[in-house]
Amino acid sequence: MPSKHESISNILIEEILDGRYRSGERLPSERDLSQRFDANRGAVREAMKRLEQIGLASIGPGGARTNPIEMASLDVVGYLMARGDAPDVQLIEQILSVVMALVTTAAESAMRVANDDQVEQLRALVQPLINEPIHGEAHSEARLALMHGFMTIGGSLVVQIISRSLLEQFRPRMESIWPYARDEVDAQAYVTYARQLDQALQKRDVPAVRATLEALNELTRDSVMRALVRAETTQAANAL
Amino acid sequence: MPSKHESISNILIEEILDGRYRSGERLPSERDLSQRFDANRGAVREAMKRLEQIGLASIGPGGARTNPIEMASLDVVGYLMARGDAPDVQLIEQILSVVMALVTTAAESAMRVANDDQVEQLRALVQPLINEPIHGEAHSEARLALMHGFMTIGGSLVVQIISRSLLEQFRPRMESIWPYARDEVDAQAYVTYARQLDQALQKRDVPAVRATLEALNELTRDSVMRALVRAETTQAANAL
DNA sequence: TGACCATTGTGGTCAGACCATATTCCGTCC
DNA sequence: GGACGGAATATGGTCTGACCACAATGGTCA
Repeated sequence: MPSKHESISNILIEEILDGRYRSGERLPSERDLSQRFDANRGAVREAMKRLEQIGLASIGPGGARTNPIEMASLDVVGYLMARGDAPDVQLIEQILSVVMALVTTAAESAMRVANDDQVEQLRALVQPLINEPIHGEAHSEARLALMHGFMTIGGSLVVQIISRSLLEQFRPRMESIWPYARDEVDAQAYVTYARQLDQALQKRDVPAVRATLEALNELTRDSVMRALVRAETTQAANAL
Repeated sequence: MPSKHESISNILIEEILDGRYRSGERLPSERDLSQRFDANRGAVREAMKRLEQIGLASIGPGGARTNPIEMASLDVVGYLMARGDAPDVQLIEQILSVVMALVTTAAESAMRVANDDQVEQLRALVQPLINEPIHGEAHSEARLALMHGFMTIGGSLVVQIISRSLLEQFRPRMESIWPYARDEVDAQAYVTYARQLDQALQKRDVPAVRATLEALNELTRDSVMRALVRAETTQAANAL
């Protein structure tokens, strides 16, 4: 059961994201809102504080005004994704692209700083992708673990934070998609690339690591996107 | 003049970032803090709310506990950078790397979706980097404008938000560095790459765009990092 | 020793109030 | 009629003091 100010802020966020207030327009006053939500002004105030922190509104003397969405914080993507019944395909593609780009840069810096032990750790993380039979969720876990490994050893706090934020908001929305992802992974190609990645790691061949990682990334992105589309069409069919 | 809850949250954030509370440790209660800061509990509460939204603390019934930094939100890097007198070199390098990677991906998608007019817009943004004499701040403005152009046309909201957040926290810390950056830019190489970028844009040659962008990015990063180090040593010398 | 329960502390919410300032509106003056 | 200035109003920021549900704590009892 969400607390009151949470409910309020969720509703307000939803309304702003729905475009019910034009950008720059003044939001209702805290007193009005407290009346509308049958809540104390303090609770409304905390909700507004959340809006401000997310970057959807600027609140100051004279009133609170909405901000254009580009000015918002990274946290909005969670709310953007939670809107509607189906995940927004474009948004998910954007998230995947960003995470993959970050993993690649993390991998490059990881190869620069890693000692032999750490390279072995990374290779160990690649193994499951080579050996185990591919089945949706476990395979995805292995991929995530590998990404996490690169980011940890890469040592960039900024990369870690961004990726974690994005994946945190991404994963729950993917739960409903797993069933459709099963048959969409090109298992053969995946194993091939994973082998190449393993060898590139062993040789500490940075360009090769980067290239194979990018290939793997495109493979996963394509499969996720295909699964998404397939889930959407199936659900649309079921709705009839 | 910052409002009271802002002052309070700033102090608490500073303390957490300084490591004065071990990760997972319970923070003082709102009542204790309100006494310590000679403030109302409501003000303290709003400050705590900020801590929670930044991701530095989890607050719930029974008390508030600190979170490990990796769990924090992207907004912490601003506070991390504001700590101490000199900007953290590693942190700035991480920020630059991320922004550059994102600009590259934005550029790739931009080339995929841009119409002829938009390509011309981008080329127009490259022009200042080719023609004008290079001098620190204006040159940097031109680079930022170009990055912004790629991101806008690229159309990825996620990329835009992350880059804007990072640059927002990055720019003010760089103000003090400009004097040292003047002589650190390899003007000749920069113009050469800019020309190549212009041609690659004209031909819509995606790999070439990406390659030249990466080259430009490395040039900028190196010059910024050199300027940083130089500023640091100079300040250290002045301190004696 | 381990399970159970009352006490205490905590965050969440509420009501009503005061202040400084931004906004708004209206009357005055040009 | 329109521009300007000042008063009335609305708003956010802060404060006081209180109540509730629940988690943490510590002691008691089997």
